[in-house]
Amino acid sequence: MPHDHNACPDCGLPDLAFAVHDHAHCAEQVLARAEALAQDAGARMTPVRKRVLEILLENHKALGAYDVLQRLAAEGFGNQPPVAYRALEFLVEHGFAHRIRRVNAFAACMYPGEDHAPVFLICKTCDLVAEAPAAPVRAALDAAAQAIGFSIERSNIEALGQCPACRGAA
Amino acid sequence: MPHDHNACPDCGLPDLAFAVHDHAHCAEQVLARAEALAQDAGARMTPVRKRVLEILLENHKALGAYDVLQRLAAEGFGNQPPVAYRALEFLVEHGFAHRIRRVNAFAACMYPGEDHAPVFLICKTCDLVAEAPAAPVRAALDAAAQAIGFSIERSNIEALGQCPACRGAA
DNA sequence: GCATATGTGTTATATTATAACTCGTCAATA
DNA sequence: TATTGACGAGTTATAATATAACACATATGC
Repeated sequence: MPHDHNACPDCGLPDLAFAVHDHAHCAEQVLARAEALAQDAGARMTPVRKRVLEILLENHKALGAYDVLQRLAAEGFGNQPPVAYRALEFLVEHGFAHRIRRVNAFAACMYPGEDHAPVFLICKTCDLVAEAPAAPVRAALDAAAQAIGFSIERSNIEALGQCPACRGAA
Repeated sequence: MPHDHNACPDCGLPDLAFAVHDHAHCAEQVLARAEALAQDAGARMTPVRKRVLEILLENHKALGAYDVLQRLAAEGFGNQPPVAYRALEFLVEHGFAHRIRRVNAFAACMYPGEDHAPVFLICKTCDLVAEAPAAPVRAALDAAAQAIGFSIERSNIEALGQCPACRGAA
């Protein structure tokens, strides 16, 4: 039985992105899982790719491709857009990162390998992004599609608003 | 009581975008409704704005800002990006059009004035976009957000796939 | 009629994303 | 071991999407 998607896989914290937690620890766990999964899949987690995932994992924010690129360039990797885009594309294809279309940005997947299709809650104040449990939402979406005979291949469900902390501060 | 969101407001056809229907008629109705609503709201449906809505209403596809711009320019309106973007922004703000982020494009709203937050089903084969009934999906999304204390301000729910007709053809 | 707000058009530029080619590395193989 | 072929990374160049800022006209409210 898969564990609760709304909790940290390791420490069990709820609403991972927005809750205070030992982030270094959480990032480390996710990175390790991603590397193991890549290995299993015969995909090569090269230095750039790993570094990009690490960058995304540094916090729970969504970063634009050019933000990532800037970091890479500063660290001696290539400094042209394709370098960042290709690594990000690899991560997304393998489920190690998500593309958040609302903000033209990318965020590390917190539950790699769990074959989920999450909804994203994006705090407009602090920019943090949470992957919320999506099963009921997906079910409703599938039902709506099925009702008119539409077959869904990929979908994105994204919400902009305020996280608990920022709402409290306001 | 509001009528069924999944049916043409006028002719009652289900799954408007994908169903065969008298589109000229459907477009005309929607345009008329939008103009009346703009009037009520004290918003000015100027020639460019009206024309852009007409262009979007010519079919049920999502059009990029530059596609719209090209049409406008050919008809003697301005030919610089802001002309299109501003008209589109106006239409979106007033609920006469929707922005479909997945494809960086805009589509006419088929149910203006009904205060809905629809789900978009985008056929990757024929490019048609349907606004599906969203209430259950929104409810599930709200529940997911509420569970972690996140307050949603705006959200987008978009799915890419195949419409009944294109699936039948394949 | 006058002042103001709003809308249109313009120039210029920012931001996001991809095409196409080159080179190096590594692994499988002859 | 030398060869080849796949893949990845780097580059140049350009495409596609979007906005800032200003000039001018026109509509609206007084």
